[in-house]
This record gives sequence, C-alpha cells and structure tokens, in this order.
Amino acid sequence: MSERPRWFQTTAIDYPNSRPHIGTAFEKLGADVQARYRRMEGYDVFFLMGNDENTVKVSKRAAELGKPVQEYCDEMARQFREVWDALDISYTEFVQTSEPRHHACAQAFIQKVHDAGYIRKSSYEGWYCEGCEAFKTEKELVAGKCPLHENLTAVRRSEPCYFFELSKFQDWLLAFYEANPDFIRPESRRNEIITLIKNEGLQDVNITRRGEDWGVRVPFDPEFTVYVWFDALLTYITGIGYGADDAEFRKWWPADVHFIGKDITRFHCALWPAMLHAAGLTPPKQVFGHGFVYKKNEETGALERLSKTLGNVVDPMDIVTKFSCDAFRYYFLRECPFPSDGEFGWARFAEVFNSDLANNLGNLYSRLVTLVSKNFAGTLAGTAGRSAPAIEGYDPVAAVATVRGHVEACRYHQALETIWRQVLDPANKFADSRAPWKLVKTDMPAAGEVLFGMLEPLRAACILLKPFLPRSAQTIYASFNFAKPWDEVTYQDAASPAKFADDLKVLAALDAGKVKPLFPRIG
RNA sequence: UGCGGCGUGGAGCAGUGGUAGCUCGCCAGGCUCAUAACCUGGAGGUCGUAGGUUCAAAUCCUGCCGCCGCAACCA
Repeated sequence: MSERPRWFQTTAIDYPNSRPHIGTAFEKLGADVQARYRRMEGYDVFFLMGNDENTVKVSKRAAELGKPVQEYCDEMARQFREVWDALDISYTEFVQTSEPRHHACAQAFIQKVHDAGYIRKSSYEGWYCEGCEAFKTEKELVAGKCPLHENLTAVRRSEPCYFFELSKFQDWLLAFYEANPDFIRPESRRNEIITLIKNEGLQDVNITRRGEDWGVRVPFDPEFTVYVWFDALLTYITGIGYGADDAEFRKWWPADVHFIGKDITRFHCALWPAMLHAAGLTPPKQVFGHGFVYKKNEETGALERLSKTLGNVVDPMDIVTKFSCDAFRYYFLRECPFPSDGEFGWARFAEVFNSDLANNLGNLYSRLVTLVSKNFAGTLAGTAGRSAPAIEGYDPVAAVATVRGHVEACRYHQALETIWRQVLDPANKFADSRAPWKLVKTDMPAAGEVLFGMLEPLRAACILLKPFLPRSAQTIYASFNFAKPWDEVTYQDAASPAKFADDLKVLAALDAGKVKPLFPRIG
C-alpha cells in the first residue's frame, strides 16, 4: 500500500485586537508557498492557522467597543480569514482559541502535564499597580510607578498561581537541540536560543491567571484561567484533534514545521517542546523563525517598525485591491528574504512590479502568444510528438534543482531570482538572437522552432511559479494546450521538455490579436 | 549592560582565501514580435575603520566606529 507522505505545518496564531497588517501577512505567505509546493510534490498537506483570543487585551478591546467578547472574536476571525482568502492562503483549518474544541484540548493537555507532575502551585511575586489592578514588569515601570497611574506607587505583591516547571527541561532541551540540528531554523536563531539557555538558563513559568472570566479554565482549580502562552501553543494540536480524534492526531503529529516570527522563537523552541515532552508527546520537527517586514518611510527613507502609534501600518487589502493578489505575493516573496528582514515601500513596489512582472514575465508571455497567434494562426504545426529544442543559456535540470533547494529552505527570494535569471532571461535573450519576427518572412519552419524553444522556459517558469503566483501561473499554463493537467504538474515536469501529443496551440483569448496583459504596468 | 545581526559602486543585494558579481536606476547603441517592453555595451566600488595572520583577505583574527534586533507576550 503506497501512502502519500504527510506534511503538517502551522503559522503563528494572531492576536485579533486589530486587523492583520503586511507583517502578519508575510508570515502566512511564506507558509503558503511551502504548503503549495508540498502539495505539488505529492504530500498530503495539513496547513493550520488561527487566532489567539484568550487574552486580556482582546477582552478589553471588546469591552471598549461594547461588544460581547465572543462576538468580537468571531467578527475579527471573519475579517482575518477574509484577508487570508484574498491573498490565496491555502490553509486547511483555522482555529480560534475561544472555540469549545480548543478549551477541551487545552484542558486535557494541562491536566496531563499536571498529572505528570510538572505543574506546581506557588505564588507569583511582582510589582502590582493598584490603578490597573495588574502586575507590571520592571520594564513597564517608570521610577517605580506605572506610567498610567503616576500618583500611585507600584507595590510588591504576591498571589497564588501555578508554575510549569520549565527549568527541569533545560538539559533535555539542550540535548534535543544537539540531536536535532535542524530543529531551529535559520541557523542564526538556533545559535541565539542555545546561547541564551546556556547563559541564562530557564526559569519556571507562571501559566495561570486568577480572577479572569475570559479564557480557558484550569481543570484542577477553576479559580484560575490558563495564561495565554500555555494555551496559545496548543492550537497546533487542537486543530488536528488532540484529545478528540486520536487517529487524526496521530496521523499528523509531530508537525513538520511551525512558521513563526523571530520574536517568539523562545516560546516555540524552549517552552513548547518542553510542554509536549511533559505531556508525553514528541516535539515538532522544526521551527522556522522568519524575519520582519519594516515600512520604508517614503519621505525620510528611514525604516520603521510597523506600528499603530507611528501610523504606518499597511493593510494588505490596500495592495491587493489596487493591484492584485499575485502582485502582493510577488513583492513580499521576492523583496523580503523570508529567513531575515525586508522592507515595504510603495515606490519600490512599483519598481519591482514593473521590471519583473510586467516587463519580464508578462511581456515574455505577451510576445510569445502574439507571435504564435499572428504568424502561425495559433498552432505550431509539426510539434506533435516532439519535445522542444534546447536553447542556449537555459539548463532546466540545474535551474529546477536550484529552485527546489531554495524553496525547501524557505529562501523564496532566491528561488524567484533563480527563475528570473536562469529561466526567463534565457528565453528573452534567445528571442533577440534569433529574431523569429524576421524569420517568419523567410523561413517559417525555422521561426516555428524558435518559438517552440522559447515556449519551453515559459512553461517551466509557470510550473516553478505555481506555489508563488498561483493565479498568474495558471493563466499562463492555461493559455496553451500543454498536455498535463495543471492540477497534476510537479517540479519535475519543469526539469525536462514536455512531449506534446498534439501540435502546440495557443488557447488564450485574444482581443484584436492581442492578449490581455497579465500585469499591466504601473504608472 | 548582556546576547545576536549588519556595514560591498546612486538604491537594494550576492559573494566566507586567489583577477569584485547581480537586479534596479543612469548613459550609449541595437531591435521593433511584445505591456515605450526586449537585447548589447558603458560609466560608477581603495568591499565601515585601524591593525594582524597569509605568497594571497570583501572573505580568517583583534580593536574601534556606526546602524539595528532581541532580552518571556505589540508578527
């Protein structure tokens, strides 16, 4: 019995106290490319996303708006999914932490860890602001006072709580990293975590809150709710049926990769595997900490962190509605290295769109469709049963291998660069050197061969681009009568020229002899 | 302060020991099938700085300067 290999990946879950911005979208995008690539390569893919709703901030935000918390969360979840859909994020399952299934999962899990003896009751001591009725970290205090209540001095106070004994897992974690060198990627993040643990060690973490209404109730002491991190990470197993559907859970766990922002590497690389180990589960295979997107201030040229106070957040929908989903995807995947940081600027966006999408990919497509349509009535006679001739400067086997390597390592920017430089550029150069528009006047068969040769890299490019630009890639592919159904193409199909049963034919709709531009130039 | 990262032609990046490369922009030329797109050539860099190792360093080591991130909850 041949079973398809399975692939389980997740993205970080988001706080729904405001709409998603381009930074959160960047993460989903990187994850989506991986999911789409794996599907193409025959994997049975489960792609989990969700929202992190059990936080004080969320309940406060709902209160500000005068809405019931649940209603607020559901509305935000709807808005998030709307954005993800607009970006063609192909997730399988979306978990809201306020859902009953998540509460059940989290309770089952924490109970298990408690039974295993890794949770102890103690007390948390810290600086408490009586104005806020909340604990403040040292960092939040200014001269011993909460900035919001400067008339009050923060007081030392302790209250009962439950601790997860993270410190007990320190040696186990270090050994685990050692035995699984690919667990934390990219490598720089791995070094960071290991150094941190070696230098500072791990302390037990308070995993409960007292006196909150909103959140997951601690099953063995209902006076408490589960503190956000301990609860949030569990969405990864809620979504695949932990505590509810054992067979399903066993099918997918452990996760192949968790995509997260580099800021939360610690939770995923230290706390999370320790929690799982404590509950008798295997840690995930990999955690990938991607970079951040900064906003380029068009006036000063400075890079700014996306922040509401600076007023520089960019709504993904602005870009998608103004241009297209694929334009959005291309910009971030090409311009922002997934493993490290990138930046967004409108001027740069237009530059990249025009030079790469309009002038290069889009134009190559246009000129080919037009040449074949005008001069050959849309059909290259005599191509049936043959594969395209090789053209200079184009090595499909090498190009596909390189792109594949980059995609699997999440170096999407380099994958795209390779497609442009090693696949599309040779086609444009070949066109220029052979000038088929001249050949058609003297030697039709020769002209046909040139076009046949040029079409091959375009076919390969759209296959390679399928995970990146799903819509445009399909449009290109569907513009010709390529034999293999689009749904069945794999990267391997790009590595060697396809043989055609029938003569190669243009299927694209034409308007007065011209194709509609795939990417109309900006400006 | 601790840990980490970065500093390469106008802009953005690649390059981890052996003649400094790519994209965009700029200049000149070619072509005219194509979304004024495409192709060719050119100008432009003492690779942050000061030392050191080496036959040889952007590439290894040390100091310094500058920018940035993280340091348990703003992706």
